[in-house]
Amino acid sequence: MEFVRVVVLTPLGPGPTPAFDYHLPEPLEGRVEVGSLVQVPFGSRSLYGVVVERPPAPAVEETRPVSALVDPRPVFLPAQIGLARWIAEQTLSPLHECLLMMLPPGVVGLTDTRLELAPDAPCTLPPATCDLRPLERHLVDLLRRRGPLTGAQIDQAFPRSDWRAAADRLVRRKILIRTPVLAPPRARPLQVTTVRLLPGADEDALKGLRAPIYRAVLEFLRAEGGPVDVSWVYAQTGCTRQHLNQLYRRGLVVFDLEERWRDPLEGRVFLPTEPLPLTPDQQAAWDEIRPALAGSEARSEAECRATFLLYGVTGSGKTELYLRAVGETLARGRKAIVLVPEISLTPQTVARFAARFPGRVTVLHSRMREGERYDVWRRARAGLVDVVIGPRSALFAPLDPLGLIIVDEEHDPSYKQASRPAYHAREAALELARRTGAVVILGSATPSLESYLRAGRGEFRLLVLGRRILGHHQRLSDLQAVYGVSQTRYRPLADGPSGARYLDLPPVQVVDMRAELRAGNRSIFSRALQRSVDEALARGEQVILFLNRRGTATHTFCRACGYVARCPRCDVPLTFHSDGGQLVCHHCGRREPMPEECPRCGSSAIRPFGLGTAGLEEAVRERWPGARVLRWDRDTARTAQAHWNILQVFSDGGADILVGTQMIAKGLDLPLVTVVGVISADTALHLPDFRAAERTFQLLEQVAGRAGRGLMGGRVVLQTYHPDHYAITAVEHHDYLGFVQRELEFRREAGYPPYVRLARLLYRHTDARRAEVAARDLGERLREALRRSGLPVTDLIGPVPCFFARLRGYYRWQMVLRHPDPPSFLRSIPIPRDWLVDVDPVELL
DNA sequence: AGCACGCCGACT
DNA sequence: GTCGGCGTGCTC
Repeated sequence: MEFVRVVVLTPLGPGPTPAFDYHLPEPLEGRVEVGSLVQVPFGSRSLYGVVVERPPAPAVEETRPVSALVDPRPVFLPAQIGLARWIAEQTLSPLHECLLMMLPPGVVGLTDTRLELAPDAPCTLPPATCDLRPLERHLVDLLRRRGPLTGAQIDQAFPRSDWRAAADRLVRRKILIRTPVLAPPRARPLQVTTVRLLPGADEDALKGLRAPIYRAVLEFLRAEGGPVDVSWVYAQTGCTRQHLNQLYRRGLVVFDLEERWRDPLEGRVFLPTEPLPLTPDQQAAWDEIRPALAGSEARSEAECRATFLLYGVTGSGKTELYLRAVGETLARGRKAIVLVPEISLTPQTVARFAARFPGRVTVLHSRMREGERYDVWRRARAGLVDVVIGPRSALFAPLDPLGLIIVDEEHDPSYKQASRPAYHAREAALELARRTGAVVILGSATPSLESYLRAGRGEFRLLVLGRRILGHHQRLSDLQAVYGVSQTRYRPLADGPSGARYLDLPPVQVVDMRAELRAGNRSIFSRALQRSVDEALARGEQVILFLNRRGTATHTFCRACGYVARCPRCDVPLTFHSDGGQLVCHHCGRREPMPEECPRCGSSAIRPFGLGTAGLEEAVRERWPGARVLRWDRDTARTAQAHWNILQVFSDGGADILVGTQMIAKGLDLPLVTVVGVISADTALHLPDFRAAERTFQLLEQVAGRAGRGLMGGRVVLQTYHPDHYAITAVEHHDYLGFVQRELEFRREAGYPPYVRLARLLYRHTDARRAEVAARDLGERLREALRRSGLPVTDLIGPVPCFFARLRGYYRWQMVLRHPDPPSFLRSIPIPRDWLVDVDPVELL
């Protein structure tokens, strides 16, 4: 008898997720492996489950049989199950949630219940006097109105309510009937019908058919030679299914059903490219990376050589090294995952990889359609894909054997998932690499303090690309011809044969906006910025203006009484958007009309203050009326296509000034941009978060890197009210190392990461008092646990209301625990399921 | 999560 | 005496 250990994909009690042993019925013997998706009986229900082990003997006396194998091939590689276990442990999440997260949606069907009114239910007719509570009453009414409903439908009807408890009571009293629903997997391969000419088809069979369309169709099929999509035949010949059926009846053609992969890169053409020659800097780094890719066997004794931290200033040629590393990996018969931040999965990035490895690259991200994601995942599982590019979830692409994981912009906070399982893709990548023997390259122009410190400790091998490289002789002279530039800022390269040229990072001019005010300039544009923009426009060059806040204004307030318009659900100031004239909540998206008078005192002196990108755009048009202005933020670009369009227009020279939020900061190569203006460098500097300075530095350095990537050089004007802040001065001098030293010192003294580890415990409830009570309750128990383990109770901060004390109607309380090993400590304390535990949080707001 | 089982108070 | 409230524990 064969046995399998199964993790059922449903919430169970708190604590570590148990696994259950089943035996295989005869028809499934030999067909189920570790990683298989199965359906199993569980109590009175039937559930989906994942086989995580194949024990020689079951842990219990009696086992029940697996009911079905849902997918003939395993949905997880063994290393992925190990990774899921690790994520579950590290994030204190149930294992089934981690497993489910790693699969594209639709592979596992939904498990739900269906509720309906019992036909002979006692006393449910209004105005029944029996003792139904309000919520029970509502539930009964809902079901009477709409008939049987699933849990998901009721969730929609009663969002955020505790209707399940009410349903429980009603089921016990036999007023409702509950039936389990196990939906089949949603995702299915795309089947297309094809038609082909039968060999030896005799056109005499057309006798009696006069329409010339039949001959045209046969002619077309003969020219195509093989099976053709029927839809293509319709489109090319103008025929219909009836025509084809007629031909089929007469024995001239046959139909086939073909499975078709949906491809996110379909229709995109990439001109194949060859590896570029390396600069000496790149060569030195490559000489370290290449041997590590040679084989995992040789690496085990010196593990630090398998993880690289590639610190390369913007434009220093990191991507070329990624491409080389991927190429080397493929040449050795292994596969690669390339992680990029959410926001920078631009066509530019994808194109570089797709052009170098034609037909072997694909992308995977959550904005793709379900069928597309499913197919990419299946193609990867079938071994038909060698390189997957995508944001954090692309890490879970089933590539085997995996030889390389690249984490580009490794400092980027979007690698951390905010909801459960709150995992960090960089850390998960390192763990997956440990389990597969893959090499990891972490790349950044501003490495996270965590990674920098680990490199210093020898955990990672530090590689430095300190100089900006813009191109090679050939490309540069091409560009010179195109743009008519004679003088360049490039320095010829003395120490190498490769023909590369280096360029200085753009000079950064810090402008003290307090001094501007004292000098009588009340504009949002400093004199230095105005001058720079004037000059750039006069020369026909492009300008980027960066402001990290959307909208027209930041807040709306009454000058008579001080009233500030706030979102009733989020308790944050509403942002005025002049397009539509509405107040918008940037947290929940709620919109309301701009009040004409103050709702509190009735004064008409209520109006928007502060500045967002839309307001900046208006100001730019006013100050530079002749310039063509383009705005790029979440309001002007809601879809991937819209992003692409804006980028395309700007890089084709269709606009002079690009106004935008941090979207414009990531990895764009815009050679015509010579001036980058940061309207306010301070927006994130004073948030109550210990990473505020690091965030500010990384973002500004990133933005500054957009300037002067072309032949004309460039400059950055950085407007601030804190010109002496070390994050600002570090950007001024492009001094990453100086910043890191200063910031590490602060972190060490204040007891913050990377010197200690934190865990954030977040509780949310629609009722303010219940949120506070629950928070204080767990707070007491945590303090008690700290006392018992002899740890200082001061290592628990809170419970306190969060900085964003209310979002989307939820009151938010949090605690922050400082502990050398938060997961192991927290595992010893039962934490109610409705808490969000975030180990190593990236933000505490 | 769902569903048994089992123990206490108010009714036919 | 039973029905139905709710707390506890189990699901291979």
